Amino acid sequence: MSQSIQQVYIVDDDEAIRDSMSMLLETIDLPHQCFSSATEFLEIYDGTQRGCLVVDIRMPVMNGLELQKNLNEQECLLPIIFMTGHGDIPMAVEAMRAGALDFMRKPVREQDLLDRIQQALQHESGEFDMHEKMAGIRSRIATLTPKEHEIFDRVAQGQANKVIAAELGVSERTVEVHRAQVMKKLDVRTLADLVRLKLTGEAQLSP
Amino acid sequence: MSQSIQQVYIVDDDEAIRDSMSMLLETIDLPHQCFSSATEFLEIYDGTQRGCLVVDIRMPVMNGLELQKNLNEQECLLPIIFMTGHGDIPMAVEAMRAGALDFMRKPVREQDLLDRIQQALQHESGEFDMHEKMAGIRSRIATLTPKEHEIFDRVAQGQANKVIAAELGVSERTVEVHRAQVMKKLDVRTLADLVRLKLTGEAQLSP
DNA sequence: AAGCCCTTACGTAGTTTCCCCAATGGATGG
DNA sequence: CCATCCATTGGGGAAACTACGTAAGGGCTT
Repeated sequence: MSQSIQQVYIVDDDEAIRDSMSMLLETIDLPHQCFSSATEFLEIYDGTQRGCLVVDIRMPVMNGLELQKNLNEQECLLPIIFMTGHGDIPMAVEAMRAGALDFMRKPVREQDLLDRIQQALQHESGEFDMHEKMAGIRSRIATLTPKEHEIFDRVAQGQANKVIAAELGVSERTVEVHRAQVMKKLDVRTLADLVRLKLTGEAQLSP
Repeated sequence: MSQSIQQVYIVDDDEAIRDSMSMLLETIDLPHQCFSSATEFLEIYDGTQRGCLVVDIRMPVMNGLELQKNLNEQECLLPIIFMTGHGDIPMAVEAMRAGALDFMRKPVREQDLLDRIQQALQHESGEFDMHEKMAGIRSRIATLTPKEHEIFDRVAQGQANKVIAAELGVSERTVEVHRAQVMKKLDVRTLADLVRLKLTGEAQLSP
């Protein structure tokens, strides 16, 4: 599933920073891409990107926090590492509350940054896999017809076929047919799998 | 289950701060308790406390971050709001990474602090309920005998009784007996409930 | 010896799964 | 407009799985 490759997306209006960052990442052969503004990154961002962001806080037009907010609204999963020359505590707190992975002051020790980036990539990998899994489950659930979905919910809650049939005012046979169809569409063989699948599909990624 | 009452635990070595905080909380009739050091709080802390902490970062002997670390190791659920006169960004970042709810600079606007405290109490309430629920489930699971636990796992994974019997080298009847005992001990009637209970018991509180 | 755990059997009843079949109604496409 | 697909509904019956009551033997610890 992980067709796309993890990259480090550097967003900083200071060309010198971008260049030095770029060189640093090349020393360890880490794919990366530079952007001179938040908007420039947002233009290419479409939700398919993998990896992490290294973002300067203070930038013209749209600053780092605004970029973060924008991405969060898009349910972006890319971890963000902030870099700042002049950030203050409220800014750092806001960034962290909004899910930033770190908030580092320039100048940054190169090894510290690389460590954080590796950590971010690893974290994103896990989140991405989980997100893929959940998206797959949800898309399979989406193929259920309304009746199938209704029966899916009730079966997963543990209702017996006869109960479902009585409450929906149909024959047990009908419930059986739908139930079997649900199992087939969701590609599960046991009720236990069905319940697990439902719970996984309803789960939330940690905020 | 919520026998104990939520309180605000104030930890600050500055008596003036403690007093003013205490007065502030009295204006809205919020139960609270003051401590002049981290160790003083740790002495009374036994895991039964409910509410939240308002902690000064800079304190002699044990500072706020060390207190947080200590409490985290005890799997303490109390949200922590840090107060600081002289904190720096790395400190704020570390505190937030370690799960702090906020990191506020003194002097703090009273209303801001009260808002955060209310938010913290609400958050703790939810976490506590979830923790209680999970603890209840785990204690019930703990009453299972080894064989029952084994069969519990397999049943929750969707294995049929005959499969379990074959793999364990016992008769189906034996599995049935254990299975019924498991359902009784865990107080569930359907397989769906059993699976849900197992997943809930295995869940982690969001770090 | 008492108590708990693990084990098993017989029989009955209820539930689910899967095979065959078929009819209705709505949507889609030629 | 008709043909076709598909969702929905339903029947019968066989096979498998599960539930439960009753009863009972062996092993283990206290």
